[in-house]
Amino acid sequence: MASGIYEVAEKAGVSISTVSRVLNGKDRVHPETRRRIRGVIEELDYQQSASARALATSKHETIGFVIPRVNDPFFSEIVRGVEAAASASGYGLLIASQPRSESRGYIQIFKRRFIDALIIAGIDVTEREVMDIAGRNIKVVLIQHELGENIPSFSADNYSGAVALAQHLLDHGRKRFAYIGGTNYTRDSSIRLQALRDTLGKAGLDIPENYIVHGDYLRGSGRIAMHKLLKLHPLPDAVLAANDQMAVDALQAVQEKNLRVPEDIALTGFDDIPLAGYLSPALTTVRQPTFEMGFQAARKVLEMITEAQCSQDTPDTQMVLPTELVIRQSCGCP
Amino acid sequence: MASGIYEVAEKAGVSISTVSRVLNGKDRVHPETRRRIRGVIEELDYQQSASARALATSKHETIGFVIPRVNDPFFSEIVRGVEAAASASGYGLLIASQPRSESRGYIQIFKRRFIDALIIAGIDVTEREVMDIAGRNIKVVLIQHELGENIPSFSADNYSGAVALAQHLLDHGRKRFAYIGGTNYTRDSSIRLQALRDTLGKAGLDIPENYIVHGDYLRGSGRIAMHKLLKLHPLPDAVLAANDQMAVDALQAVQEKNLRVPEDIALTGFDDIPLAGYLSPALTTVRQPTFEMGFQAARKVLEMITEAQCSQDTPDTQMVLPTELVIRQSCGCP
DNA sequence: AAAGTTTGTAAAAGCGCTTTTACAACGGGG
DNA sequence: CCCCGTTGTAAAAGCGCTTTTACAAACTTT
Repeated sequence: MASGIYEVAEKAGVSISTVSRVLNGKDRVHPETRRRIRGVIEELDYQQSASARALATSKHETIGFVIPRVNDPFFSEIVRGVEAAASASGYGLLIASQPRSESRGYIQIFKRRFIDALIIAGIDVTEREVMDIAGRNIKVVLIQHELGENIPSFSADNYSGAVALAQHLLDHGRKRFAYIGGTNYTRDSSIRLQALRDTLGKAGLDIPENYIVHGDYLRGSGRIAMHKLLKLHPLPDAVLAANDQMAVDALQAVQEKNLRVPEDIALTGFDDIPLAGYLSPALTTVRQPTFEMGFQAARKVLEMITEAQCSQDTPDTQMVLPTELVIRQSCGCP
Repeated sequence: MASGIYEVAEKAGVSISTVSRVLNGKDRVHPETRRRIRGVIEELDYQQSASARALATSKHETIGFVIPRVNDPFFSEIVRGVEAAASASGYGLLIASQPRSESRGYIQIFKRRFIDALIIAGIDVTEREVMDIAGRNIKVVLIQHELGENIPSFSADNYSGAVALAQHLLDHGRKRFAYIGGTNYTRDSSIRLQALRDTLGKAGLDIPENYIVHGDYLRGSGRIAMHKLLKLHPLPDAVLAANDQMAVDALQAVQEKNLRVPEDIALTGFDDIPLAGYLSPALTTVRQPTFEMGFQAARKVLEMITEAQCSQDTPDTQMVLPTELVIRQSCGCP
């Protein structure tokens, strides 16, 4: 059986190159011929083969995207941003959601490129890995992770966000701070901790080592972490969690012990996931521009793809998007 | 420049067909030759071109997936299931997240198949549309929607879930029921409403038309809907929302009016999204096997893909997975 | 009216693989 | 020692497109 485009060509009584020209909106086709071919395409409900096209043009109109967890509200909002930008440009989105530990395998697979670009979010890749992919003419941008200047990245201003949070808690007169970190030494988590320390330092305060505990950002881990903190004497009067999910669990842990938030312990999160606003007390947190990061990152790769075609180098971007302190009740505000 | 496989062949001093044979794990290759080629592949860090391979084999090892919203906790959990099954088989996942109204365009695009199969979740497609895609040798399965027998589908048992919910509320002695539906006449929403009506009917009760209002499943719409209900006399004493998100908003609306849940009004949701358990009062709802639906649907398409290769027809599946009543406090239980 | 330009189309050469076919080299049974 | 079945490899024909090249036909110019 003749392949799709041949059928069309035959039925329209032209050669396949003419069909190809109308398919790709090129000129040098007689309007009448064009109309006829369009008709046949319609009639046969002909659809181009994406792979044949990709092979011939080496453009895939697809961008790859790696994240630790699709179903995490923080990341799924980033996905939404990426998807919005991608689909607005007619690009498809090939998603791999893999725990950090396994995501390397996926990155490996992506090298076999079905994709024109790869967005990596929330994964601590190394510069070598990125270069390896980029060397294959796949554009790479990072979200929530930064590497050398030659690799575009989009992150939230974690430091300032954490400073604002710490300062706000300080303004409430809190003195004994504790911190529930993310997976041992994730970049973000350490930045936030550093911000906290710096801010406390300026106020002449300190955060003792045993007031720093670690969860894994996931559901459930905040509870365990908080239980550890609740065994301390004196109890902390302000607990900052590295993300909202852990804060939420921590809140439950506190309430289980019949302590009150914010009266006994002020508690804050990070991210501003939808859940944060629905709790009682509602969670004071730092809003991250998740959708925005995804959207802008996707715009960026799209731009890189098209600019590459004009063989101009884009000035590289290391974008840090602003975060915003979201004051609710868990900090002690009315 | 010679293409990838040529380079490898040349460097190993064999022909490309031999390289291809080792790449595809075929026999008829001398162990020694195989080892040598493997070495060269390693050395050159050669990666096959996915599109060339797809063109030659017409297998893409990619499954398409259409959902209304990636960032919705209900759907993102389905995504997780699909992704888990897909990546376990080395398949990629091409996701399109589009509001119902626009998803048709995406389905259209998927016909140009970069994909071997398409999973459609939470979208009321017609049989014609599905057949149109399936006719292109793209396997299709549906999640949370049912069509003819020849189209496999995976849904949750909405009817039983809603019955259990209604019955439970009846057991609490509630009499004046109200319902907050999803987008006007979504399949799911109507099934749940029907279940509610049937159950009330058996108890000799009824649900008046003006006690049925509609939201759109999205954040915010439950509040508006609940405000409408709160203007009724007499007030309903049990409100069932068609999903948790609307229930959550409804809860806020009730509390804003200084009414109490569950004392004044019992309130229930549907889905059991993570948020449901964190509210106060925690939301009584119906757990849907979201991950499971996604996982099984993906397994099914994968199976269809491989069975098609042996050209055997799979007996088609219309799977209805069980739902589970999750009793918390918003219904009136302690 | 001759020469040059533009316009519409066809033919053919890839894109980077897989797969089929062909065939040489090698062993083993009679 | 000849015939035949194996086994290892190469050559070649696609897969369904895009794109370049070539060229005839139809218009311009002077």
